[in-house]
This record gives sequence, structure tokens and C-alpha cells, in this order.
Amino acid sequence: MISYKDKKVISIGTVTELTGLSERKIRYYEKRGLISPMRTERGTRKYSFSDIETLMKIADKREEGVQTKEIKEDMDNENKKKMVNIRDDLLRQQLNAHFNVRR
Amino acid sequence: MISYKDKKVISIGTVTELTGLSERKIRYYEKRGLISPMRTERGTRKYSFSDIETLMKIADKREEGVQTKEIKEDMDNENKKKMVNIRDDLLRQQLNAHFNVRR
DNA sequence: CGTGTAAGGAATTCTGACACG
DNA sequence: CGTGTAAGGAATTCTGACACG
Repeated sequence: MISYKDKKVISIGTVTELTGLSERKIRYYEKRGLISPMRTERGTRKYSFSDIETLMKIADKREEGVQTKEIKEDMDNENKKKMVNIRDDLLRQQLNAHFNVRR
Repeated sequence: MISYKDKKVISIGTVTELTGLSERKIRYYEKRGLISPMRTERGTRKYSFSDIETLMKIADKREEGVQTKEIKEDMDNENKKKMVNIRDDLLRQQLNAHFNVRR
């Protein structure tokens, strides 16, 4: 969870090599809200391995002709589901703790 | 094992921020054989998270006054031990497989 | 031995725009 | 809408050297 996967340390040139995407595309997907790299003090973008995985998925969808807007909506929905699951897990945990204490 | 930890994707400027070490020091530790970053086609160095962890350890040792040569020897010895363990584990595995088959 | 620094060149990254469609 | 490209500037990285000790 506190893994290296989400550390934003990779610059765009390397992302280009890792994903096969052009800088132009990568910056464009950012503008459309599909990824959100970090910015250093002087404004250079830094990406995480997570971002790279996301970009690979985006590349696949784009090849299928899916528009960035749709891709974003799908991604947002998946995130929503994940958040709901986390919330439910938490609730369940708290309920369990509550009943265990009372018994 | 095939984790992100060993992927060489971080440029020296970022390593500088992550470790607090100067570029000069980082390059010097490389020359002494303490780390071995990758090189891109045009010669820029790329480091892994492993390299960064190693650099942090080096920084600690250096603060204690330990010389790079000693640090290298210690690191080489640790690696040797690890290799021996891996070999022994493998041998043990093969022995077990052998006897299990014969019984 | 370990590290700082100035030097000059080459490569990187950024933004805004023109282009096509 | 999605992507390419040329443009100009700013920041990055590299190497070899001089310096101190």
C-alpha cells in the first residue's frame, strides 16, 4: 500500500519509452483528466508506475476507438466502486468490533 | 520479485531530491562501484528505487565516517551471503524432491 | 579520499500555436 | 476530437578539470 507504485518520480521521456506513446498524447490525456502527474518546482511532470499502467490501458481503449471522454467516465466509475467497497469494508469492521466488545 | 523496485527509471535530479545527496556524490559512489544505474541511449543515468535505498544506506555509513571501499566490501559480502542462501535453498529443495519421489 | 564548483555542450521539457479533419 | 510539428526558452545532465586536503 505504501509501495513504490504510486511514487511520482518518472519523467515524460521515460514514460514515452515505457508506454510507446508520444509526449503529445501523454500531455493530452492529462488535459482530459485521465492521469494527473506531479509537477516539480520548475514545472516538469513526474509520473508513477500507476500512471504508466493507466496509460497502457488508455492506449488499448484508444486503439479500439474509444474516446477519451468515455474512457474517463469508465475510470471514474471503477474508482467509485472501489471507494464504495472500501467504505463498506470499514463499516463491516466497525460493526464487528462493536458486537465483539458487547459480548 | 518482478516488482517496480528494480526498474531503472529515475533520473539523477529526482534521486537528488529523494536522497538529499548531491549529484557529485551520487556519481562518485557509482565510480566506486557502490551502485550501477542504467544508461539511456544518450548517456543519461536512470536509477531504481533499490538504488535509492542503497544510497540512503551509503549516506548513513558515510556520516559514520566509513570509507566507500569498506562500504563496498560490506555490501559485496552481504550479497555473497544472500547468494549462498539461495543456492542452499535450491539444493534442499532438490534433495526433498529426490527423496519424495523414491519413497 | 571525498566532494565542491565553474565550463561548455548536448538533450529534455514546457507552452501556445498552426494544421488537419 | 485527437494528434503531429516547428519554435524558442528554460532547466537538466554529462564529462573532464581545478581545488582542497
